[in-house]
Amino acid sequence: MEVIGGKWKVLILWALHEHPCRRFGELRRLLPGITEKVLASHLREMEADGVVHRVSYDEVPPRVEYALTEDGVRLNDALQPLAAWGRERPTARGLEEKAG
Amino acid sequence: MEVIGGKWKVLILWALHEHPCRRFGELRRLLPGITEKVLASHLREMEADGVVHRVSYDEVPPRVEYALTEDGVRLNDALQPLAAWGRERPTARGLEEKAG
DNA sequence: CAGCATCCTTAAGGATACTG
DNA sequence: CAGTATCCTTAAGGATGCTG
Repeated sequence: MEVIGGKWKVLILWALHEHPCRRFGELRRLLPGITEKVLASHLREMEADGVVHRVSYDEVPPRVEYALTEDGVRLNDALQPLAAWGRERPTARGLEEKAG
Repeated sequence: MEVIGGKWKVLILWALHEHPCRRFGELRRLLPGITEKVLASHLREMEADGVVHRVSYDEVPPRVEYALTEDGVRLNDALQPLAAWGRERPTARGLEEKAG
């Protein structure tokens, strides 16, 4: 739970799974509403947790790419049943209000 | 994620799965460190989310029993792959510090 | 472009006391 | 026994601005 505890962690995981080697700016655009700070800190935590692999190219302009590690891919897989559970539910409580 | 978002939600789910028809006091004892307020509010949210079923017996002394709904059981099942993932990991970051 | 520093808001969770 | 009420702490997340 700690590993996926952040507000955006599973979304990052998902985005990275859909397309490996995402760049920071791309990820930002993929996650409407996230701030650089939050994206950066989540990415760092996920790297420390061993689910995200970070590759920094020593160029100008700077380029950094992120991808899931094998463990990250496994985590994503392990999350699928949960995602399926959420998808098939008739949306209880006030959750749909936020979804719009 | 909203449904399992609370700090103790999955633990409650787990306790309820191990033994249906738990009582409030039992749950409290099963979850060392939880306060009445948090247990009560989590239970209420989980009831609103349709994963927990609450039965109140009109007796003296008061008796209330909690159990998982079918959807709650399915949620617990959907969480198993995630639990397995967490179990097989070599405990990255500082997670073991909290576990003691 | 990729990120860090700083400040601020807010809501989850905790402590304690009280009630039918 | 099974909660409710109130107050408080803390840390996640957000806004904004700056840097190599």
